Amino acid sequence: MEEMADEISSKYPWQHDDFGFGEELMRELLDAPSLVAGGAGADNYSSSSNKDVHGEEVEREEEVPAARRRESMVNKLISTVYSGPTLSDIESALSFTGAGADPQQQLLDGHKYYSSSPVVFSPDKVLSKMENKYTMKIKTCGGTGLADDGYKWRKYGQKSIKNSPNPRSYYRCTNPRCNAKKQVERAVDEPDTLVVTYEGLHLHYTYSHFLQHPTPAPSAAAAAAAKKPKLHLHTTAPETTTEATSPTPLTMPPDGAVVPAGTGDSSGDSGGVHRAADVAGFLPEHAVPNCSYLFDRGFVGDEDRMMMTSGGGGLLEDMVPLLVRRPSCTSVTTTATTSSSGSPATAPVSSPSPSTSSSVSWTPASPYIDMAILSNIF
DNA sequence: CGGGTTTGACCAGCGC
DNA sequence: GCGCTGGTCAAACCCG
Repeated sequence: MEEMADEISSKYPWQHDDFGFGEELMRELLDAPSLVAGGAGADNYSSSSNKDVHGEEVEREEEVPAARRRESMVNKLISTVYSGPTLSDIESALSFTGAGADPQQQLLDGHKYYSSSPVVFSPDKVLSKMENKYTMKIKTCGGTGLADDGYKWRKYGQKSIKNSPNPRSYYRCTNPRCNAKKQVERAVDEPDTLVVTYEGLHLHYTYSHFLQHPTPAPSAAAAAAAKKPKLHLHTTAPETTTEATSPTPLTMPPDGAVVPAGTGDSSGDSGGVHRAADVAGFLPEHAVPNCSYLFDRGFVGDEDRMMMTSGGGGLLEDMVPLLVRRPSCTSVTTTATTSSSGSPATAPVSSPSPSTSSSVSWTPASPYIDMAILSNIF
């Protein structure tokens, strides 16, 4: 087990160095394989909230059963890596009924979405809460590659910015149901650094998800994946082996329609924080070029991954664009701003189309997640 | 022919 | 009110 930990540490030093995972935590996780192996243990994760992440409530070892403690660690692990919006946000946004009259309070509660008491759905109110911006500085490996974050973007504008030699490109998610946008520009002082500002949430699957699950059925998603070589099916990550695709059918319409996590999760998880199993099951290590994921097989076995895949619904991956995925040649830093604070980028870049970058390279140099993102969301 | 990109025009917000 | 700036629109164009 120790060897495994060392192996992972050497393979993914960023996982604990840059995300703040203590080596102890990592080893503890590795010592608890049943923890991430789905099943009854994994089902308990829904009881924990993201608030654990903020360290507001630290359970003391001697008082907590081992399983509970590991659960807490995994939640911490997940939340440390992923600081973006959660399934709770999406569920709240998608729910037409809810508990209580205040949707925002529902967001805060994070769990009560399907109460018997109907509430008028106020998408504007809920969605406005998610109109957060967060900026990522992506250090490329030189060249013109731009990160493929698993989504398909359509460029709708380009603007030269004052006092900047590089124009800013504006992209919008191609999914008509999705209002996610991003701005890409190149840093002036760092020509190989892209400043990507994300705005809005994706309410659909990533293409990488479909690539990971090429179902035999002639779904639109599979067709799209087949027709879109730009999505980069190549797997160049040296340390990872391309795993056979899971036979698990998609739980979501191939047209990208939203499936509330609560309805798609056969495990009975009613929401709240995402289980480690969910994350691992939907983070294909080859879906994005040169990217592997935090929850590699070092954490989760193949059999377990399949179990998780069937239970997670895949929405989480959709919600975790770049933050969880490990770039292989880029340093990613993230800062969050509110939708009103704006001015995320200090420097521009002429950006090649994200959908056409053929060999994105990411470096695990020093990715970190700014917890301000969470504070802006919750 | 469909989908994506380019690019000039248009619009809104903000400071003076 | 005016000008500047950033963000978006939409027609033209490109490409597979």
